[in-house]
Amino acid sequence: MRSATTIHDVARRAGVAPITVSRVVNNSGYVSGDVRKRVESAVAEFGYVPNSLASSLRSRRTHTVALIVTDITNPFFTTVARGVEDAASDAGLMVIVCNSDEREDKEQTYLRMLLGRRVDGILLVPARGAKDSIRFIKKQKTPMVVLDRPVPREHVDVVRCDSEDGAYQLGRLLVSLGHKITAMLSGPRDVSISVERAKGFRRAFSEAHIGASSRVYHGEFTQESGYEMTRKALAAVPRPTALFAANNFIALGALRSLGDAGLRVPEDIALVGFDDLPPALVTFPFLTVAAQPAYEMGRKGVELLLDRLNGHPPRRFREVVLPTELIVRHSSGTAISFLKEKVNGNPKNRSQNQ
Amino acid sequence: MRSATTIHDVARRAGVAPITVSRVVNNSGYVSGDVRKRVESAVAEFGYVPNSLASSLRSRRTHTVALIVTDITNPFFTTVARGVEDAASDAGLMVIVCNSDEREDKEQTYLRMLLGRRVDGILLVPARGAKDSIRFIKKQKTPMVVLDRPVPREHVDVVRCDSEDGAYQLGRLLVSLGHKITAMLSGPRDVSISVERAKGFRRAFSEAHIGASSRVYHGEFTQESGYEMTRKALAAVPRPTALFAANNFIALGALRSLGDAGLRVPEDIALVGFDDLPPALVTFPFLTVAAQPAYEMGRKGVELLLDRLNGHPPRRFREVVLPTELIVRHSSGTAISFLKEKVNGNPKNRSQNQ
DNA sequence: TTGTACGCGTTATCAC
DNA sequence: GTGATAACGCGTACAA
Repeated sequence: MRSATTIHDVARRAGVAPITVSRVVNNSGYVSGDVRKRVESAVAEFGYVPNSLASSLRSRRTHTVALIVTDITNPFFTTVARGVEDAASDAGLMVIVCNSDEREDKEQTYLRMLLGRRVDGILLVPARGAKDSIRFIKKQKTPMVVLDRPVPREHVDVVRCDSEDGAYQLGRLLVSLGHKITAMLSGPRDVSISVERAKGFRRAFSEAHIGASSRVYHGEFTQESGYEMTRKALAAVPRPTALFAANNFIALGALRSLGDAGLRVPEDIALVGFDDLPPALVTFPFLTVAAQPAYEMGRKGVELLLDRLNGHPPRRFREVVLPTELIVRHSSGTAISFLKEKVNGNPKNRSQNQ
Repeated sequence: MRSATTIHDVARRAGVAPITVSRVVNNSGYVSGDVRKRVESAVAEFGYVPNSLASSLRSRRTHTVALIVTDITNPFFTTVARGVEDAASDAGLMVIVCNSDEREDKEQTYLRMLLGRRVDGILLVPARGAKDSIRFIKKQKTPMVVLDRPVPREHVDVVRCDSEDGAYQLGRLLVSLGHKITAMLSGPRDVSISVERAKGFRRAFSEAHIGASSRVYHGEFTQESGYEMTRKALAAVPRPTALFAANNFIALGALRSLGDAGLRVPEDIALVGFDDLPPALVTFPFLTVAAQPAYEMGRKGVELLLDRLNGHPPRRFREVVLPTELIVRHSSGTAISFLKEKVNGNPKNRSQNQ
């Protein structure tokens, strides 16, 4: 089969020892100009590409980190991945992205693969319960950072958003617009952010001391699930006057469901959600959302990871909580122009977040 | 630093030789039930994860293929990636996805990394001119398949769509709707599909023997570029009555640009494009497009690659050309209901492709 | 400035 | 059925 040229081939051709080739290729140690030239031309001639398997085996460094997300088709995670990619690239690291599909078994399978490949570190968005996976990784002593979702009672670095507060802000917005009957279209029960967001949303209403009712529907973080949950929510009596979608895909499903039900947004019913959609994908920005700094989350995650990779392990585990940004658009309904100024601050900020 | 348990640790604990552990773990060779049990419990006790670097170094197989695309944020390539992922997964292969950003230098950098890691095969969507990269890969004797874009005069397997025909069909549609002045918003000049699509589009008009004019604008395959090209196209005299966007992002940019210019689609100007958007991202399917079977392209690419990986190298290089599907929606304008039946066939097909 | 010896963790090969 | 030995390709430690 394939038998690529090795450092020995190059060494023989250049009339030197393998280690000298290594020094030239890696710019380590002293090599005279003459020898360097001979080696370089031999490298070029053979198209020699060093075998990083061997190198990693020896050096115990793969210069690779892994990112496991729960839905790679979701622009939110795509953006996280870009943040990870950019930060890792700056540090000379390659990134392997895996998609767990919100399933623990797939997550475990990928973890086995990645740990087998001896990746230098792992960034994990845990599917469902996270404990088994976290313990598994820690048992291999591989540095890790959990992204996006809080993991109570586990000793691990975490970078996440303030879901509770983001949901609270959306709730307050709806309160201020006079809504009393609302419904939340949430993700799986056993995913922490589903719970956090429900909590924050409810707090806004309970604080307001208005006899409001908010029903919570649990499903998946998908458009299909959003569609179905919306159908159920609309069947409730009394019908909610506003919906809160726990993520962007649920919101899109809700939007379509409402359209199919002949309801106009926001005239007939208001809709707010979590996670903004990237400008490239949206023709007419319309949804009022609590936007998470996805790109920053990715970057920050790598930052924490690097501290451990480079032998600066902080003694304590850290939890970085990033703020969400409330972006008020049309889907939340009346009094928009007033609220825009009040809640969102400088109008210039808005244009970046269509 | 980290020092994971090795096959020797497990072997010692189980009172056997390392090779026996290997046999148990990999289900290769005969191992008695008794020994197997002892080994398995030792594996569990240590949480032993075999080092695939060492394994690959010895066996010359990484069970990994690489996919390099030009824009991972584009749903088209996300879908291709899923096709690749699924097919590879079926064959017990892992996939590493890299994003060249349509830049040759990034493509080369990733290629070095991947070849260094001795991936078993490479699926490449070539950025710009593809020749250097293809030769580089072939020099390492790594099996490869080119996706999405034809590469003339290179000896390599290719899986792509019939861009020329897809563009031709869109052109014919516009001809049949009476358009004579059109503009094409295309990608970079040096990307083959840009040229192919322009050719097919023009052919539709030249065949019709109507004194039609179609101007071609070259830019990037991005929403921003689509926006700008549309501005330029609208400034032309006489103004085009229909636009053809060479991919989905260009179409979205055009849509926004037209909106900003106060033009309604399709009442004031028609718009057709290449590549459909996934249902999950689109609330109201609206664009008339030539849809490419992205998922199939990914799967088929892996299929060709596997033939070479598994030692069934076909003697000739193959080129698989997949058909595009014309999906007529509102953005192309009048006479839709008639055309839907005629061009798109069974209405049931449409609902899958919102 | 260059080279030798050895080890990283695993498996191919051959022996028992 | 199981084991000993060597080799995969490279880099560290030390020597010259």
